[in-house]
Amino acid sequence: MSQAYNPNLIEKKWQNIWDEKGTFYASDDKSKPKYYALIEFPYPSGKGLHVGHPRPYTALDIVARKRRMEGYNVLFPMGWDAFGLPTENYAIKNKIHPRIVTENNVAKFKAQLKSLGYSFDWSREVNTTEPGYYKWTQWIFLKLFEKGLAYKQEIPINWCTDCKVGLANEEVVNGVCERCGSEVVRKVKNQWMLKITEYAERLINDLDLVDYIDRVKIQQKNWIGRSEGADVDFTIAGKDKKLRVFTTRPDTLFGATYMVISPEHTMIDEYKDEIKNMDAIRAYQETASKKSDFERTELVKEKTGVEIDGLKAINPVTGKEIPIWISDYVLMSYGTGAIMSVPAHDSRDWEFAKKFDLPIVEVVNGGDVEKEAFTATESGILVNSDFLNGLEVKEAKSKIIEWLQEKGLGQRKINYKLRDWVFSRQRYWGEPIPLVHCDNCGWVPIPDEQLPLTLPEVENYEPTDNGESPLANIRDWVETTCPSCGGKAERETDTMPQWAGSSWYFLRYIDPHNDEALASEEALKYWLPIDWYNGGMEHTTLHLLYSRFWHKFLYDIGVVPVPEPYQKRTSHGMILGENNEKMSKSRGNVVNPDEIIEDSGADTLRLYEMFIGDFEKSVPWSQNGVKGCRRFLDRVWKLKDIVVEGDSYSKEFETNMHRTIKKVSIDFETLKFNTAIAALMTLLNDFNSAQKVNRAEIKTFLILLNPVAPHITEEMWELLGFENMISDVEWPKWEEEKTVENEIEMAVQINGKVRGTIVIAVDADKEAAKAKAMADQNIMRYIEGKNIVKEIYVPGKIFNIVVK
RNA sequence: GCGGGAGUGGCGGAAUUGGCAGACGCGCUAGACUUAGGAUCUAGUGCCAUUGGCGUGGGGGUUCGAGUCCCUUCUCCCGCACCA
Repeated sequence: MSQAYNPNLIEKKWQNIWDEKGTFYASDDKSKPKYYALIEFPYPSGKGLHVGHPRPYTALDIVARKRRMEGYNVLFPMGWDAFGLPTENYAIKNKIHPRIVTENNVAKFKAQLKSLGYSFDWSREVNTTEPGYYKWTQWIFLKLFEKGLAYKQEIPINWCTDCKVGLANEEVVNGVCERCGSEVVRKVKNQWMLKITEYAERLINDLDLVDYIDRVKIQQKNWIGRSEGADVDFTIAGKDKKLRVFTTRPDTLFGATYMVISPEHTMIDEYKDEIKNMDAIRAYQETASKKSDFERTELVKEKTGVEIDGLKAINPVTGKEIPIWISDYVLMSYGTGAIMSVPAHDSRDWEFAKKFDLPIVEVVNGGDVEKEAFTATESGILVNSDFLNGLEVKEAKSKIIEWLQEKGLGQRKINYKLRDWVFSRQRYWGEPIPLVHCDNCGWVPIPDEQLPLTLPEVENYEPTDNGESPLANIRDWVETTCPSCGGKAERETDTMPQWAGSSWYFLRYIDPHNDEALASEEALKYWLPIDWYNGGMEHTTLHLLYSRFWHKFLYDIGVVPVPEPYQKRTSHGMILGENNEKMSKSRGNVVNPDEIIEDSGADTLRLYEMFIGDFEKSVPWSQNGVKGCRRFLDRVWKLKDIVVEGDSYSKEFETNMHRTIKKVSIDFETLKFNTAIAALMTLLNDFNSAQKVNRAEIKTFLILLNPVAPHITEEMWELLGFENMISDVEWPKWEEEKTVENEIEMAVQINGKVRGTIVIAVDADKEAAKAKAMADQNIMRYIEGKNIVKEIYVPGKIFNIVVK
């Protein structure tokens, strides 16, 4: 009897050996084919690693290990997305510098990741908060600025009236401040913006170049939200001024019976002297400022609004005067902040019209507009629309746009839901924005040789009372000279959002210690694009889109050689608590990976997280499931005791071996880790039933299991006296013809119900199958006295006899 | 509200993509070994019933055949731009 399986001992041993030998370092040997596998680098929170982290990490570790065995030069790096709000808040609360907090958290995370045995190339570790890294984040920002893609705009922030600080959306709970419970209002601030909308079209179109799972592509497309329509100008009665709207349904212009503008629309202040009910309007604006966009667009809630008394618009096609309302269901952030309302053909307008008793005029027939809005665009003919009458919606659209363009009243317009990226934060723990404001020269970038512009030391990380970033208080940092004219100037005190550093980190891994460039041209050329990027669905619309945007920009200015950063994108599901709820301290259902490793070993944890269920779906944790995986590894360990000689697969297991190699090889590529492991379990069960496994068989078995459970397989490899380390050997191949049995068991159905089975050659014809089936007593019983109406024989699959 | 996704035994899930539903694991039951078992091993395990019937959220449909396709409906989860 050999020694019992002791993961704690062997795991440390192999982790040290891999470290010392640099087993998993990406090589500089560029003659080999490369493979770049990437997972989203973590935010090193104070809570340490969560059991959710190892799920995607293990998955791509499996891919990376398999690729190395297949002869690729693999880059599988890791780093830290370490700027951010929680660290800053922790620092404020505990009076510790965020840099120190970050250092501690990173050390903890790193130790935890190492104990999981990942094959990361730790020599390429990056950290977004290190000046050597954010130098290049700032550099990219300056390039964006130089190309006119960064600009300043008035944008509302969440403002806590009591703490007097700007809050993240997450810190606003039910309209009040999470910390103090006081009222939160929207306060307008002048902020840096990035013109991601300029890339909207390409961000949609280039999805055709990449291999992302469908739901990621769909979600990105919908988030960008391209819609074709027209801008239409409505004259304000008795004024020169026009009120511009965007509509996707210009064809329904004859049905526009009133207009609605957003409560924040600038027109209100422009005409405040002529508006007779300013008090009511101010009150409405006040209420609206307390609501989020999300609350405002909820369809279920009762529509609210106030008619502007004293201003009317003129419908450009009917020439009629129509009222102008303000309502919070119209958002300043989409389109022009104003709409033409066609209650007959838009459900939100319809509800609003019903509530305030506004006229509903049908202009497309096909529904009953008294009962509900008729919104179909595929059917229906224009009515009550003068020169559009009798046309279909599509034709009417083109015709009205032509007409508008001729008369100078409007034009074709493509609009996006996507908004430009608010890039300013009034915070300390982020990259300083490397711009200087000079009264003479305006905004001036600091020269490249002054990068990185490092964060100055401050006493206090709280934002100032007027909502400025804490940097605003460091006068000797803020006050500087203008790089352009040499006059007095002030630094920008806003910092960048956390998204900045994570928008290009995958490029830095390629050449992490380069001082001359974010990475060398040669290295970028070799390693890009990333072959496989896995991350959470929750990053689909923000991080993934932001980083594609930055990458495309870098492509445009010739820094990177490919237009898309990620060739393939997949996504994992969340790991929930045993009670099927999101893991959180307050719910008391958090599982600490350290404890699992301590009790059962990293291999068990890795195996369990891959076996736990469908990789792409969320799944509850199960302590019993962990136990089952540990039992499997115990049985794998004991396999050593039944090894027999043999340098090729035995007859008994040959098909089995080839099939398992095929199944595992394919499943590892298609996110079906659970079924790959199930296949290995089945194979192990077969060895155990036979009470033997030969050296060739166990060798293959160990290699197949290695990417999932690298430590136990290295140890057994060594104990069994196979040459080299298992990490260095070649991935096994299967022979297709050896994966198929020549005889199979086939179900025979009578009227679609299984009534018996026959054993038959895979390629047998119908006659042979029928002869076998007719020899079966049970089948005969169901046929006797009936007429055979039809026989369906699908070779290798099914034989169905229809009787009457 | 808008956008995306998911519903299969007691539980996690499998099903060559229209061909024997429930692989594999957990749990449970019985037995063996044991002073003991929250260890290990062996056998059984979708539900109901006596041949047989019913079963993939509900209802309807297409088909020789539906978890898979179509229509309809219900429920749950994720994201919504300053959490990362």
